[in-house]
Amino acid sequence: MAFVQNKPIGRPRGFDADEALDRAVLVFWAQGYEGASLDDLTGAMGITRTSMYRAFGNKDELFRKALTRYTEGPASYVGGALTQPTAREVATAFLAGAVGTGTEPGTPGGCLGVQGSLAAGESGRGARDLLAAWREEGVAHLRDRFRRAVDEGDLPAGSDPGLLARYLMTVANGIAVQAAGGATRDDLQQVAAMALLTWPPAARGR
Amino acid sequence: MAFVQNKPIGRPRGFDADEALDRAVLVFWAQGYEGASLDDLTGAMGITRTSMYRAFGNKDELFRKALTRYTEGPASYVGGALTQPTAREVATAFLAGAVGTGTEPGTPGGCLGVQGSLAAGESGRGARDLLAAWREEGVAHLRDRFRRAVDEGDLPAGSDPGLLARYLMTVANGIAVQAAGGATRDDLQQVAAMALLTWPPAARGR
DNA sequence: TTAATTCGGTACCGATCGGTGCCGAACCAG
DNA sequence: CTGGTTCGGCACCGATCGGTACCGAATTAA
Repeated sequence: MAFVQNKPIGRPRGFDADEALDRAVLVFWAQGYEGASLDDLTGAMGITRTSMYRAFGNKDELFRKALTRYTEGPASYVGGALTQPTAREVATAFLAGAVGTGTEPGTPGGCLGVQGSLAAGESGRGARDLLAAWREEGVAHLRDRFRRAVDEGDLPAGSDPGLLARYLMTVANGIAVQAAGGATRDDLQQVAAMALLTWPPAARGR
Repeated sequence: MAFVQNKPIGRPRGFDADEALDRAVLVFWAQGYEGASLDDLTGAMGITRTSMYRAFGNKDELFRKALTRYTEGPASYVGGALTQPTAREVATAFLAGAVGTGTEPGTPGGCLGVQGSLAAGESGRGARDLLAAWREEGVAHLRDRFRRAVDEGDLPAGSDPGLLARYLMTVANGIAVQAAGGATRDDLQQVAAMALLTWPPAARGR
């Protein structure tokens, strides 16, 4: 959009871009990148193809923006978990969030970052790689947080922050697959609790 | 195919159907149901569209047969794990198999049963539901095996076979997602080992 | 040989894919 | 008002989708 003195010129947009993006998130979440056609997307967003292209660029960019919106919305539990005071609470909140968002009524089961695109043909490679990087970024954030926990004595000195991070992400991804397949929230909460039984005790009795 | 006195009549097939199916498995595994086009499939199988339709029916049936072949081939570790003498060995073999097959060089990373179709548009619903059922079947087999383990005193009397089964499948699915994203075999072996730390001790000191 | 059957290749089907050209409508600055 | 800009709707693009009609080639039974 072009601006003159911080004010947009030309005909104003006839729809709320954020609201439309939220609808797109749900479609990508439920049907994956390749499985979501432009007709599916624009139909759910309530706008025409032309409006979508003007506002979001193309399907790839729409997916990127949808993933960002998903990260700030349904997947905000990740950022929330990272701010917990202890490593154990980080881990507990992370898995609880994965179960909660993955089995939230009214939204697709599972996680957009997993089922959005795991395997894809030529046209979906970009989305697939984007999501793989997204998951790795999550692992990196957890790992950094657990490094700090080791430094603070919140985790035993011998702990492997990278392993703990990948372990949690692996369980969370498995929870997403299970949720996409229809596993119940109760079942997955029990699974999450079981996965946390191995969590190392606090080093300094915290 | 029509037969007369146990012998096929008409022109004989010019390719090995099992070999072609193996190639199709690799394509579905790497690209998913919707991401694998008929040109991709027949190109890899080395046959024409017509031959594929004649030998396998259509894309859906080809996928079904590919899944069966995958179950008997790369995923045969599941059946192998179920025959282990103790519940702990079942669990260990199951996760080791998930890591091994998911990170086997020369084959796509991850698991066909997971990435073949987690989320899909209209045309991929059949494949998605088929795979969800396939995974649930795996859970059921594990659960039955662990029920027996409880009966045999191989697991503590208070154990929940259903929870143990879903826990293992969840971790295995997470391993598949991680492998599809490029996680290394070493990393995932450590994750699998960590997941097994929670495994209940044998009830009668086995 | 003749009849019956299946195989495999070509060429095609209608439908859908992601993406775009065009043009009137709606807004701004002057 | 005029000129400039963006928006949104329609119609359309070439490419690809899964699937098939047709026909000669290859085989068996008789």
